[in-house]
Formats: sequence, structure tokens, C-alpha cells
Amino acid sequence: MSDECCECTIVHHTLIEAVKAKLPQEEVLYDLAELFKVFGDTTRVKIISALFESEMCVCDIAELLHMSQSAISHQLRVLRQARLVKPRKEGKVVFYSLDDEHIKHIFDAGLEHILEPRGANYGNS
Amino acid sequence: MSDECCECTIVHHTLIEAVKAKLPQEEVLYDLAELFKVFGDTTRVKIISALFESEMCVCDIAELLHMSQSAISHQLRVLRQARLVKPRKEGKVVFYSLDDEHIKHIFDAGLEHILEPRGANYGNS
DNA sequence: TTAACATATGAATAATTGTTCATATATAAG
DNA sequence: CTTATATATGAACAATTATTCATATGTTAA
Repeated sequence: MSDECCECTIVHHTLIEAVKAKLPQEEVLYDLAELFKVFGDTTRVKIISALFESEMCVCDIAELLHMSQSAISHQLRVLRQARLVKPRKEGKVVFYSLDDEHIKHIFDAGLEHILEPRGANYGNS
Repeated sequence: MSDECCECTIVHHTLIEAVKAKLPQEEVLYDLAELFKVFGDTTRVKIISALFESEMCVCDIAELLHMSQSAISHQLRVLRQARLVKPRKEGKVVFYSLDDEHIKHIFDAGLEHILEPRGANYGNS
């Protein structure tokens, strides 16, 4: 609980303890980061975006995004493992669709931020 | 618009064109992925989570998360560039706070998915 | 069974990214 | 000015990750 990790001396200990007490469980924050990581790739965002419109087979997605079947299949696995998409098998063909409506919420919440008119730009120092 | 990139033959061209017409602009999807990428790191998720409770200085955050000032400062830059946090300078000390309420929406939408009771697990094939 | 095809997956490679270390900048105090 | 301190940042390194290539699995049709 002391200053072992931080070389500063102006530390607001009371505040830190108060915030620490309110932080969600470590595991929840880890899982949350893992989830957002899945959304943090253009290819996967495109796949999700496409599946908002319609269920699609692997082949269609590959064609739509001009990417290899293998690349799409690998990404679908990541999306499956995050429970974002679910497969439906019909003969040789596997159709993927979105697993639940939370995905739309996450997506739209992100869009809100992206499409917001920009004020001061803090990015360039 | 043909099969150059996909070795499959069962391609639903009509569907693909329909979906393609409805996809958001390439740039929007790219920016969206970039935004989620920022949320896709445990350290940054923890910082954001902490700032929900209170504005904090760099030093406090470093102490809270048991990390170096440098590491936190680097991550705050990423968050700044994504317009997720904003700095407030007070003498030598810089206090950071969340830039807008969209962040809470994104965060909560992610939590919805994380905390949902799990049904079939598609992840392990 | 064999051939054809849609999808999945392991290994390798290239690119991206988080942290550390050293150091720079900026502000306050002496 | 000089010193001390809070924060920022460039470079290097380690770890992670997306795609490609080759191949495996599973299903249909002959």
C-alpha cells in the first residue's frame, strides 16, 4: 500500500483507497478488455457489421470482404470464442449470425463516440 | 466483383451485393475498430474504470494500478488521442478525467455481454 | 469407396503493441 | 539561475496477433 511502484510524492492516498474500493473485480476488467479486443480489428468489425444485415456463410463473407476463406475462418473462430457469433450448419455450408443483441449496443455505443462532432483535439499534445 | 479472392463456388451474389450496399463506410468501420482497440487493453480499461469514480492525477493512477509513471503516461496518451480522457493542468500536476458520457455507454454495453449468463459454448468447437 | 468442395486449423511470418529505461519538458521553490 | 519534482516521450525489447500457406475434417454426390 506504499509508494514502491510510483516515484512521485504527491499521491492522494485517501482518494486512491476510495477508488480502489469501487473498482470492479480484476477479472471483470480483464474480460471486458478481452471483449473489446475482439472488436478492435477492422476485419472483425466488418464481419459483425455485415451480420447485422443478414446471416452469411463463410464463403460469402470472404467474397464480401475480398479476403481468403482461411483468414475469415480464423476470425470467425475468435468471434465464436467471444460468443459474438454462432454457426448454423446446413450440409457443407456453415452460416454465421450474431449471437445476441448486446453486440448492437456495443457497436452503437462506439459509433456514438466516433460520429460525435470533435471539439478540441487533445491528441497532438 | 467476381470470385477472385474466394475459392468457394457456393456464393450468394445477390445477398453479398445487398449487404455491401448497407455496410457503413470503410472509414467509419476502421475508426470504430481503432476505438475498440483502445478499450482492448486491461491497463486502459482499469484507468477508465478508475476515472468513472474520480478525476485523478498520473501519479495516483500509477499508484492505484501498481505500475510505473511512464507506463501510465503512455497509456494516457493513447486515451487522449482517442478523445476518451482529457487533462487538466494544475501546477506540475496533471489531472485526467473522462471526456464524455459515451464512454460509460460503451463500457456498460460491454459489461452487459460479459455478465450475461452463458448458454452453449461455441468456443471450443 | 472415391472425388469434390466448404470450412477449420496448425505452423510460420510479418506487423502491431505494451512496458521499460533513459531522458526531455515544464512548473514551482529556493 | 539552480534544484526538485510531475509528466511526457523516443528507442528498444518482448509479447501478441492477423494473415498466408498447407493440410485436415466433414459432408455431398457419384
